Amino acid sequence: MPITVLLVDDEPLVRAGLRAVLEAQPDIEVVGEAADGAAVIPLVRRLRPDVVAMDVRMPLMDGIEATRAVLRTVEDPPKIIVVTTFEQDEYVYEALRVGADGFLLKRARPAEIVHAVRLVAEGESLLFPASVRQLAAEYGESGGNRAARAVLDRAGLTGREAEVLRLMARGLSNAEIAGRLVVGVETVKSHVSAVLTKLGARDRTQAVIVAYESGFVGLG
Amino acid sequence: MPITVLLVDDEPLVRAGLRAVLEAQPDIEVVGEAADGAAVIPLVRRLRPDVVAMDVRMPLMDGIEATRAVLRTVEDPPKIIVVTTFEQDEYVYEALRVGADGFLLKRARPAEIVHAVRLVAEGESLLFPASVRQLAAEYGESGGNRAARAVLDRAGLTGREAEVLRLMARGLSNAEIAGRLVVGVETVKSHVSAVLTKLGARDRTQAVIVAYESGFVGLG
DNA sequence: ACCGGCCTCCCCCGCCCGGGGGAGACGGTC
DNA sequence: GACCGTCTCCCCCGGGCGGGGGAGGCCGGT
Repeated sequence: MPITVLLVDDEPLVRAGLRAVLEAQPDIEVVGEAADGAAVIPLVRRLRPDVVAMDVRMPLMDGIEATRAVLRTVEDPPKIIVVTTFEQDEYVYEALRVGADGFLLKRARPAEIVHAVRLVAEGESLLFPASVRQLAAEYGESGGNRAARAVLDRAGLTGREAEVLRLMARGLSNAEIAGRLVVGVETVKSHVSAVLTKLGARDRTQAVIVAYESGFVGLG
Repeated sequence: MPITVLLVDDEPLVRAGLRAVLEAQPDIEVVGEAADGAAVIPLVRRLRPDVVAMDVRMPLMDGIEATRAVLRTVEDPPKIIVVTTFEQDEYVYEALRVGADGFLLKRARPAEIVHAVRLVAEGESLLFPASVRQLAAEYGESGGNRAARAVLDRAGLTGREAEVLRLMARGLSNAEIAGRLVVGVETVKSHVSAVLTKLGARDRTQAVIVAYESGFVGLG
């Protein structure tokens, strides 16, 4: 039984491209298309796709709102991949925050697109593909701090949360972080929870992975 | 009250160098020296240092054996930093495996040495400093696989354990890894435990950090 | 003066994680 | 055949982790 996909994008050309790429795969089937987020919910209810490839920027209801709406109102919701053109992806972390399972660049190679669909269909999240790293690289590999700050800005981490994330990425436990920052463990737990939510991570391990992949912490 | 340090190295020159560097710090005090691992245990019992800086290569009893002996026979044992010249550090992971709290290159800059002593004295482990990365880099940055394999060989991970570590470094839970490898969760837990022990990591987060820092998993 | 963001701490609770042990099956080695 | 390493699964158990809420204080902006 193939992986069923619903395409949501206001540009017919993009939909056609995605369809061509995905339908070339024997195990993937495009079961529907929508031109705006507002049309997504009834379609999801009717078609019950495994995966929704959702554009972020659409006229009536954007991908963020649509993602949130689907996840809130549909039970046993599909996996949602947010598709972005990357130049205007202030929405990337927004999307992860509202519960998207991954994101994808429109300029991605076909093999990557197929790969992404299969991965999220398997239930694995795609939180940190090339996109985030490119985001970091965009700000110049020399300005590591600037890049990290850029990533941070998107995630909306506060100063304290960023500090906690750095210590998490050094392998410290909540108690150790509390000791280091001279605050209570409960406080650290609050910050950690905030970090996990904002990064779209399920646990501290995933958060640390995001920290590395985004260049927030480096290999220096 | 200052951090007390015991130096263990067969070369008087190295001991003198370490002493000079450490004693220059107001909060660090060198309380003793030994020329061989065999002399360490009584000294530790008598002096009760906070930190032992232990050379790996020594005539009668090497640093690995001495580390193991101290940690097994002394109660409330000191933190142990293994000092290596790096060319012959097949012992690095050996050391971490028997319970050392960190390692240090003899060629490290004074500030780094001081930093390392303070860190382990604070109870933080220094599992993945420059050493491991240099180890990886030594094998050529082009041959990423070769480098990863080299690190792995030192850690002594089996094929299955390496596989599990890779999945851990992608943020998967034990249950998800079990599903992926089509084995029981109990099996995965066994492998994870083995990985943690061999890498000297306390939890999966630290293991993933080691994986990144060693180049075992990359930022590609 | 009010509001909102941030930091701080608190409660309860379920669960995954990791340690400690043990054990059987297989394959290769000596 | 005996041995060892690997992979597989099992038990018990404590503790850290993370979710869900709530709440108070501080500061800066309106």
